[in-house]
Amino acid sequence: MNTKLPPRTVERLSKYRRLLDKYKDLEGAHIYSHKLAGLLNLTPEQVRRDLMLIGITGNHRRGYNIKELIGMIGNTIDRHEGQQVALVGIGNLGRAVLGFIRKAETRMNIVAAFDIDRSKINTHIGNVPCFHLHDARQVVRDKSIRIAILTVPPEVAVATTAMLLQSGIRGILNFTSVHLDVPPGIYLKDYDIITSLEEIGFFIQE
Amino acid sequence: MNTKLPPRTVERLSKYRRLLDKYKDLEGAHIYSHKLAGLLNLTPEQVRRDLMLIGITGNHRRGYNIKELIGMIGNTIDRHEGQQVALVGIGNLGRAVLGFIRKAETRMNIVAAFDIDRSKINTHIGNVPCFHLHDARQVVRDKSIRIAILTVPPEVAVATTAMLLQSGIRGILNFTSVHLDVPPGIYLKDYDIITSLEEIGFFIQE
DNA sequence: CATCAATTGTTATTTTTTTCACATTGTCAG
DNA sequence: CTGACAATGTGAAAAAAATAACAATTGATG
Ligand SMILES: NC(=O)c1ccc[n+]([C@@H]2O[C@H](COP(=O)([O-])OP(=O)(O)OC[C@H]3O[C@@H](n4cnc5c(N)ncnc54)[C@H](O)[C@@H]3O)[C@@H](O)[C@H]2O)c1
Ligand SMILES: NC(=O)c1ccc[n+]([C@@H]2O[C@H](COP(=O)([O-])OP(=O)(O)OC[C@H]3O[C@@H](n4cnc5c(N)ncnc54)[C@H](O)[C@@H]3O)[C@@H](O)[C@H]2O)c1
Repeated sequence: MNTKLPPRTVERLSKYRRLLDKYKDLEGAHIYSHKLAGLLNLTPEQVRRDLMLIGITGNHRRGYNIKELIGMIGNTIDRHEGQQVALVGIGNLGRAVLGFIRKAETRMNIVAAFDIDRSKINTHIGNVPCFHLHDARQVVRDKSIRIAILTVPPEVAVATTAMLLQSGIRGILNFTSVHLDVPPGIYLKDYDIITSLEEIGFFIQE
Repeated sequence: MNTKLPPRTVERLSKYRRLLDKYKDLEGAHIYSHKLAGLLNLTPEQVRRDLMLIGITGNHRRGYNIKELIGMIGNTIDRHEGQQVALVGIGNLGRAVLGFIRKAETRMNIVAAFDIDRSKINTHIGNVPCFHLHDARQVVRDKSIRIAILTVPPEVAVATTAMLLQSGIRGILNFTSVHLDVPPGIYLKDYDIITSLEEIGFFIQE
């Protein structure tokens, strides 16, 4: 639908869907904005506005149809099906993330892993094949990968990112606490534990 | 100093400091707002405003004194020294995070780990002692722990959080993709990989 | 010692996001 | 069939954050 949504709205839509997925089998079930809001500590107005933005229209008496809601959020976030994701750097963190995502119910499919450690190349982690980073261009094209999760050592984060961007990656989830400079059009999201802890530390000062 | 800073500003301050720490030995060195901005893909105005908010005043010709900058950010974010942090749930992710933070240079000190797996209790992970979650109240008090990193299985996330809050924890970094409902005064930060990937996925649609 | 170029400090403006307020509407009880 | 209730849908207002604009300051230079 409309591709101009606020990032916060997109995040919340993702959470709505994940929460509602649990109820997806209840045919014809509805939910009120205030109920949904309560479950995620939001305001009903915010929920209604988010849903309005993606063109969902509820029933004035029964609320929003859960099935329709899940469907419409899917149309918006995932366009059709999910997207292909690569995991880059299969160390302690990389394996933990991989295990987590494989268990999670999501349209994000991890279809390849990259590393440079020869002992890992051509093996499978879970059921995900592991390739040498040098083959990224080829693999990324073949498997239509558009997103990378970056869990390589900090020293190589910048170089690895350059390589990934050359390969056609469009979005990066960066776990490496290293600042990455990406060109416009590339969507970067940073998970910086140190900064997050310091932020928490600041706001819990009395 | 002033405790009413925007969250985004606090995050950026943390990043400024981490970046500048590399230059801390250059006695008398200065840096311009546009230089600092360039290094982190921000605007110079934003940098200047952030620094203004914590009462840093630069030199109109030489820019900001790096040492003073690091010091003032420390005064603001860490008050005096750092803070004590506990890691809760020493699984794959927990160990990866622990290893990472121990290597990182930060005032956030991981001083305890909690789990319920008997084989882990009373051992040390790195040099961090591991306790049973039941002893959280005691340990949290004794070690003045105020922040917890939550890496337990999703099924127990809510119960574990309740336990931690009872023990006196004031801030939580939540890795469990489970929505936590915390009372006012508790600072919660969520790392939700699924939502982040879906957000990235949305914004790289052409 | 006056000029000039560059940078800061801060006010004003714009943009983004959230909250408020309330008219509108679908459904159900009577 | 007909209110009346309890929702939704959305314009308007407010709050938060980012950006722009520019006067004030500095110190190097001729
Ligand atoms: N920001 C966070 O929240 C957070 C938390 C934990 C770890 N980390 C970071 O995540 C990264 C990984 O941490 P880890 O504990 O898994 O480290 P690790 O050393 O266990 O794993 C790193 C992996 O990357 C591989 N690798 C090395 N160079 C590579 C390259 N050029 N291309 C592809 N793969 C390469 C290694 O072979 C290894 O498998 C580090 O940068 C660490 O700082 C970040
Ligand atoms: N959101 C993310 O980005 C992300 C990424 C990876 C994993 N995860 C989540 O992190 C959590 C941990 O993942 P993992 O791969 O390390 O799992 P894991 O099973 O390897 O580790 C879980 C650990 O928690 C311990 N534990 C179990 N119950 C506990 C309790 N009540 N109190 C304290 N400790 C307890 C277990 O003994 C184990 O050591 C999971 O919730 C997972 O979904 C989140």
